[in-house]
Amino acid sequence: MSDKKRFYLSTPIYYVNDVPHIGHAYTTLACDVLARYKRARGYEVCFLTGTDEHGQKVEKAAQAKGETPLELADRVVKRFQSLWDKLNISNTDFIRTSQERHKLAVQEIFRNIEAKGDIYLGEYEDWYCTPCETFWTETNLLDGNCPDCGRPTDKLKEESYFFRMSKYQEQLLAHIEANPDFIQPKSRRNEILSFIREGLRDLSISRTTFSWGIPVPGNDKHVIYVWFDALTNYISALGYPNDNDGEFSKFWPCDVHVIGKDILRFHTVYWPTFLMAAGIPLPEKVFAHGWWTVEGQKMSKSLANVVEPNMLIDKYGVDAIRYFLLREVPFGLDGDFSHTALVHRINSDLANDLGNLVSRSTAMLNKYFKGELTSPGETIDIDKILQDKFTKQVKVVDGHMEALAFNKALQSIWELVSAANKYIDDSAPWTLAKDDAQRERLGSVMYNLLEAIRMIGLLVTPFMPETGANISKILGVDPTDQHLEEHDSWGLLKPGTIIEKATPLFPRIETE
RNA sequence: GGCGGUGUAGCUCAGUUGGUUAGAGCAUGCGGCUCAUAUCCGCAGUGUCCGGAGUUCGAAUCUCUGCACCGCCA
Repeated sequence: MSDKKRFYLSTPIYYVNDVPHIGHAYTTLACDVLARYKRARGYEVCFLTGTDEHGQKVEKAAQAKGETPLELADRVVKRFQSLWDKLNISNTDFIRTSQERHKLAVQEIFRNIEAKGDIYLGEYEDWYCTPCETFWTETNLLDGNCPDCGRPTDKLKEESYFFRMSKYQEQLLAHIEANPDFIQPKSRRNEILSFIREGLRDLSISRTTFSWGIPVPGNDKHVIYVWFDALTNYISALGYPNDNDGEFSKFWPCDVHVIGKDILRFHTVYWPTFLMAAGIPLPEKVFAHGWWTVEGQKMSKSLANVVEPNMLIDKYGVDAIRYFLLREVPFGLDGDFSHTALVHRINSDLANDLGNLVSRSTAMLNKYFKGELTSPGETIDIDKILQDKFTKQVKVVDGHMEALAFNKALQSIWELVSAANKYIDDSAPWTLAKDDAQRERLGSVMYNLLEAIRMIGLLVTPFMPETGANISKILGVDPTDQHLEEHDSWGLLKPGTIIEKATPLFPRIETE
């Protein structure tokens, strides 16, 4: 073990029965920003995303289209991957549950737990809808009928393997109580605590009604149940049960599983108890974010209001979308996606505040110094205040990033944008420019201003990689080297640098 | 039905262990600058802090109760 800092974070694996929408993009984007931030802070990052491909729904959907489940999955996987490219997602691996490495891991963990006596063969009894080939619990039925198709259901028994989840109730409870940050946000933690206190039952972890899945070791009649299969991706991607390349011992336990609030229970009850049974350490943290409504309405296929991320990116630009999604809503709460809110954010925050700051600053440098940065002279009070503000704010942003409070981090960065704009007003370069005796002072002001922009660019890079690179290019700084550790102190721009007048970073969106 | 949460400016929210004139951003109004993508900066508001009762010298903050909304479970 070297002492290099490491960070492992994951998105859920997305089910290939659905095509990518704003919700998928949101989760993945949040992870990407965190991953980029951690890298900028000197961490070696493992950033995992992927797809969940097994199960009855996929099997049936494929059948309906006259293709194999794997062919269907291949098709949908491409759509996810091309969206991630387009969104500038920097994942370091992409796991598919249909891959051999995953199958090995799932069967191994199954065998492992079974050998310890925590998996047993029993009978699963529930209400079965024959046309849908789906089991329903009594409480899910609508007047005794299938909630999907409305047809009558029958009580059926099926042989099934069970995981002795009940055995781990107290251990899990103790873990959550001893680790207040294990489940975030807090409101979700409370929900899970009360869920566990009501009592955990053993969990059915195999099915015999379909075959598109991973067979139970030693009993091919059974396919391993979707969540037992899917959750294991977080370690199968690291090579579990092997550690030949050292990935598993290097990155496990995971620092954070970022998920949507709909799959909280699977990640904070099922997954930890599986791991306990297998004798594997638990992840450090599970963070459940909220959902997006669209123009005030719940997203649904029937309303046809599902937001298509590719279209948004084409229309507004990738960085604008990245900015909006993480700035508009506190991570963990629900939010609303509306066209007017998006345009408002783009125009006021990106075009007016940040974009215009860069425009006016580079324009002045060109007007007064033909674009050449001069050495700063004497530092006066307002310079010092500006510098202190920036130096302190870097730490504030860091705190927010640690807490996954992306909106607060951006808010804090924008306080710097405001401070820089205010600095221009306070120092009034256009007045200084009229007096030859103030030439040196004018040069200092310009230097401080451009330096402020450099720092802003640095902080903004994990959120908006293209914009960060643009700002670097404008300032003549190496855009590929954005390490915060080496660059987050004041005064690193080189005097003598020629900086051209920048074209607008973000064009205003004119509304009628 | 059980458990938990929320209700503060037009909107979105912050309000630490109860303590002076209740805050921020956006929106609104007014003023200033002119370097800039008609951008930027400053100032100003407005609040029965959901209703009611109680504890206290003092409550948005604690207790009880009513109403409304939300989440999880059944």
